Amino acid sequence: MPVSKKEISPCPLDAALSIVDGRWKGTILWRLSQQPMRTSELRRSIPGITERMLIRHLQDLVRDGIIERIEELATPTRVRYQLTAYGLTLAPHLEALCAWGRIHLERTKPVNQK
Amino acid sequence: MPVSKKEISPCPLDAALSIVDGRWKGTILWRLSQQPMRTSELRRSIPGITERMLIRHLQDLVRDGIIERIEELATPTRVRYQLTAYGLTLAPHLEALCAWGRIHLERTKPVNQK
DNA sequence: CCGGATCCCTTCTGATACTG
DNA sequence: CAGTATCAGAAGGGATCCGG
Repeated sequence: MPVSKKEISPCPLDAALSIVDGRWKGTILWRLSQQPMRTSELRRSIPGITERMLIRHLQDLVRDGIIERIEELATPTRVRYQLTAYGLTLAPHLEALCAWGRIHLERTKPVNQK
Repeated sequence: MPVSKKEISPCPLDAALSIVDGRWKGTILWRLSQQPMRTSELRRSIPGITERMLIRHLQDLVRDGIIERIEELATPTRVRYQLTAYGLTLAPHLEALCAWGRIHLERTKPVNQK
């Protein structure tokens, strides 16, 4: 039987990484860690993402307990997504990685284009 | 043109995550952050990994400057992999994520099996 | 506005055999 | 032991149309 998908590894690092595994999850969490946002706001703030992937990733994160879906009663359905208390325990680590990533981008981009 | 692969996102978090993107990279870095290891040692210490993926991921990490390949002169080729100085700047963050992952595993496993 | 359902192509991975 | 080459299957992701 193949190791289908992101099966739980004995390595806790993989367990953590599996949470943010997905083309846009990093960006989504980045946004949501700054402030709660509505679905359409998220979509607009992430150029290039398709509706399909946005929803899919949001559902994954909800399932994993990192974010929660708040349905505001209104004429056209309005939904807000925000970090859960649990998600807030993860956020600082992502923020640290984010800071490292900034340095990494500096380090790799100097090959300057244009 | 599709957003092929892990194209650099404006989001630095994604930039960092792209480094550890790959089925076994988390585990590999986990091992190597504990101690330098030879290729065959790594393979043996990671059940389920294929030679192909091990080499592939190692090469990715070398290319990204996270680990380095040290060739020890010997009869049968002996190679050792270890974190670079740059890789050491990333390690602490991965370790933090790892700690979080441990908690996460505790949180999700209680569904107990067996 | 929010989300589901298809179709399809690309990439990732696993299995295996082979070279130095 | 370290690494390459090829093949095939599985998963991820994009485009698009449909419905509440």
